[in-house]
Amino acid sequence: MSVTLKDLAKACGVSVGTVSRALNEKNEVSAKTSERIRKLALELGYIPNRAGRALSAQKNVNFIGIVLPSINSMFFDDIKKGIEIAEREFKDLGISAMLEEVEGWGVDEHLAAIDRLVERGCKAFVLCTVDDPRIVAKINELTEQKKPVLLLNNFIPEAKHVCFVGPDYYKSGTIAAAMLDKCNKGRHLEILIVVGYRSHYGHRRRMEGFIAELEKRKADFHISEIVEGHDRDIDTQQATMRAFTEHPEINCIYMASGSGVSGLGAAIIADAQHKRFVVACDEIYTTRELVKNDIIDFVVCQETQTQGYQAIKKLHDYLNSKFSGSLDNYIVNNIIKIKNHFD
Amino acid sequence: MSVTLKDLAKACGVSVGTVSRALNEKNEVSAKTSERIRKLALELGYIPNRAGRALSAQKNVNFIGIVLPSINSMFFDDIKKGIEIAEREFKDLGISAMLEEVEGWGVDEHLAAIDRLVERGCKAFVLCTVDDPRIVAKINELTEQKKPVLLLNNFIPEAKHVCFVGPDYYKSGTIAAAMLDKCNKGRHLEILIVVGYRSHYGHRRRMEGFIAELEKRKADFHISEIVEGHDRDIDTQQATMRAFTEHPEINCIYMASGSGVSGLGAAIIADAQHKRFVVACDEIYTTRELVKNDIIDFVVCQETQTQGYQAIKKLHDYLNSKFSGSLDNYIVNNIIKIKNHFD
DNA sequence: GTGAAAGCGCTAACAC
DNA sequence: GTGTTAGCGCTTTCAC
Repeated sequence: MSVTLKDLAKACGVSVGTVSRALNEKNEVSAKTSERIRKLALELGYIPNRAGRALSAQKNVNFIGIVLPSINSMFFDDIKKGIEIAEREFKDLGISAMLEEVEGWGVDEHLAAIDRLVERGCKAFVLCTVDDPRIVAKINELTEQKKPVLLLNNFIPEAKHVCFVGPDYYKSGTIAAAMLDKCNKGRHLEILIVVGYRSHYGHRRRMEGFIAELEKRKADFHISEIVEGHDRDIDTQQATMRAFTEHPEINCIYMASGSGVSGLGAAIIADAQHKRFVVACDEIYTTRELVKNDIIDFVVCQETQTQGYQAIKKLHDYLNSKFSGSLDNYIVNNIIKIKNHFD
Repeated sequence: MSVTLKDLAKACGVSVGTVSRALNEKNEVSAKTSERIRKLALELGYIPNRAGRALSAQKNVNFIGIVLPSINSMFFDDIKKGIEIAEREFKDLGISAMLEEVEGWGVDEHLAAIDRLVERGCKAFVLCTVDDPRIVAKINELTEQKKPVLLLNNFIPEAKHVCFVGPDYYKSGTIAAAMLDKCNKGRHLEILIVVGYRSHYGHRRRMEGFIAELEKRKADFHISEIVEGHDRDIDTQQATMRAFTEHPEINCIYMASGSGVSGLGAAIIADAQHKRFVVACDEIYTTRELVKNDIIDFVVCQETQTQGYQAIKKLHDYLNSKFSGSLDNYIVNNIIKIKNHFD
């Protein structure tokens, strides 16, 4: 079979213990031997055996700490489901997850949640958090301490992370635009864009992609207005209704935020005499219902369950690979869903 | 931690060996003790530890035999990729795959391939094969011998299998129709349907779903013709070109087969003065190129890589779970892809 | 800084 | 039919 620690030890003329220590970067091994061992390991194509490792180290469970702003937000339901599946699956390979749920995107709450996870002994982190200097500093501090950080769903450019798992927001926008254009050929598009916050990275990127694609396609369009719904149903409904009264000519809507969609639906239903073409993002229960009832024409989804699953899996891979620098990002697909998908 | 074999043994007042044998259905254990052990295992919630098992049994690798009609068919490229990924991933958990590739759907070839895998000692099977009485008999025979059979991509109702991994063809058809309708509102649709074989289960189901959905939507449509391309480029091109001459009024095309798409593309390019709306199935290199070049409007795909991966993973799960009856089927999504997905 | 050895959960070979 | 035990690959004490 494959080359084992014992093979390596024999080849190097040292004991298995030393090889193990060298490969695990315990710095109890002389730099010289360590170097030699690592080189030989590479040459012989040594790949650690997960089963052996898991079995041996199973009293030293690897705790993965997770922070999600998931309180009162249905968007995270499927992400959590994916995490649970992965946790069950990797349990007997020495992985265990600790979830800290917070409400909203407050920096202090997020920092506190991370600290709690650190205190509880987590060795690796999955963070769905906000792009803020203090958060970035905290993440970089974890990375310094050899505690790998995986960014989930929300990318933070300056934070030193080992991997990003999430969507391509810009592409999501272009796909929404392309579909809108395809379904409304030859028609003038008077568009209302609804976002949570203009400043939100994902929402902004979606808008950019959306508009860029419409221009690229030379669509006959005009953006009537861009309104903010603050990811809340009531705000979204009010803003949308106001836009409808001020711009009755609006004949299509791009909802670039997954949250607040219930409010959008309410506004559309309230103004049912105008038939409008509606494109939304992200699949949550409400969105599904609105699609089923022909309020929303289609949704551009982002494989949320896969994101949760892959986050844990990637860290499991990372923790089990020696010579580990960083991992490939996992960018989920932009999945177009229509009514038929939900039958 | 979790309850182990040793715990169970203690609780039952027998040795670990006996417990292991009882749970593994080696019938060297008295029916009574076996019964008692199994009951207690269930009560205590015993879950076998994959790591321990893999490590112990690693000279007894579980060989999974795979039959794919993949010779000269690009459709299976991604399925094979998924299989390879899974194989790498589950290697150190005691799984190994043996692939028998055949050309086409000949019953004799398929039977021979299965037999070769049996001879080479495979303990479980992934079959992408054809619905034929002799094949069904062979599959049922394997199942009798406690060799689990997983059906991949092509469902065979009467064959006793432990799990099906593949698409929902009917739904694929309804989605194609819905998209066609959505993008051509108010227009009369004069439709050409292209299949590989009318008799092919998947192609037939797609057609049925396609037509049913158009009717349900009260679309203004007419099926000009249904042609067979025998999953080959040349046949497909010739049949399509003939249909174009005989029915110049055709303004949209539903390609219900993934193979032969290159011939379809050639026919469309050759008759470029007619602008037609084209919906295709399955993502292979050629299809991607045709979408990129605006020859095909969109494709309804079926997550082929996932199918390959999940087939192996499901059997790994099965082989590692005691008390194993059968598994849940894994039905992949029908993924709508447009040009933007391939940028 | 390094070697020797115990032990993680499980299976299979060998006793009895 | 059942108990005992070696050993799978690895990490981690405990010696030295």
